[in-house]
Amino acid sequence: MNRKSPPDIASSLEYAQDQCAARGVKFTEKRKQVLKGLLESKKALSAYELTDYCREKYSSQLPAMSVYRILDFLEEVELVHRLDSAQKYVACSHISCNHEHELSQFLICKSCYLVEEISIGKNLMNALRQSAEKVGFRLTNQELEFDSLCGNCSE
Amino acid sequence: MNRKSPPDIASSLEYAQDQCAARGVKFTEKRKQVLKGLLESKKALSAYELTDYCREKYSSQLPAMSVYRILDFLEEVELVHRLDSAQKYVACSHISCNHEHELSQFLICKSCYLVEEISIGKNLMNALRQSAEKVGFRLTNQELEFDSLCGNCSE
DNA sequence: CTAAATATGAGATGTTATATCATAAATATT
DNA sequence: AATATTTATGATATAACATCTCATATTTAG
Repeated sequence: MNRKSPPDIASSLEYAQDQCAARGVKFTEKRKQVLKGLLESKKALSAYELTDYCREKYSSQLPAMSVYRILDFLEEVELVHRLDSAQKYVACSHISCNHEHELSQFLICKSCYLVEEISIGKNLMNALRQSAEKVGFRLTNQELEFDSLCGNCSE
Repeated sequence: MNRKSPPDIASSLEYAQDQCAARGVKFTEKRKQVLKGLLESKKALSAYELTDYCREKYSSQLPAMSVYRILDFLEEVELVHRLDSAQKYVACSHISCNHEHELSQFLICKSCYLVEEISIGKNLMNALRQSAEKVGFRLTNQELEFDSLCGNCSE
């Protein structure tokens, strides 16, 4: 049996709605569709996979350019993360559980693109920052991405 | 004055030559050109930037397809790293100093693509691995990449 | 109600990467 | 040495990811 309560998409979308309202930006129908696509897929998707999703799910015919713009927007308001190493996008996990945003790192299954958002903690992060500073570099992004295999794909 | 001794490209290429010989694979002229391009640039380059380099430097006219194949080859024999997050390639730093290969992490300057190869050490790496295992993921690649700014680009 | 700002559409183009089939060069076999 | 096999490279097409630019629609403000 599945012990994990399934993330409630409807309430995630409500949360997104509220977030946007709080910031004074619009959570339009298109933006909602894109975010919903990511929430439903439960894994990272590329922009073009999202246009496919919208074409199939709605008869939306959302062009790639719009999806990119909308993804930029959703990233801006911290509802979506772009995974640079995979060139894909995921819904922010904190949408589903409604808790405060904290700096997170991403475990990306290289086989199925399931993504787990974790927090490695301040001490580890500081140690990494110091390793960088030792050679004169400054870390600019604490949203680290780790190539991984999820439990299923590991067998 | 520049205190760092400049990496000796000629000896790096010799080292590469030897590595290939030891593995019984060929270090052809084209492969040498590509590696030399990376060594000379001192920063991460895309495959297409490397074709440009070869066209200008030699009148080589190396097609992109060949550059990709050669980069795959050079990665295979551990002379080059692909940086997934930047979609660029760098010469392995151990070529220049001739020491043994150890697992390394990459500090990538997001402004100028200068790359510093460091080792964060086993303890840190283990801590990261454990963070992943806590949620059922297994790290598959310890060559982590960190978005950074180098000393110069930080001002 | 109009003007300004914001959001989306449409098409071209740029960048990174791979698939496929042909050709050239090196190595092995007889 | 002549031929077969393997390895390396060339050439072309196409796919996947991303941005630029200009046009149009929709919303918000004055």
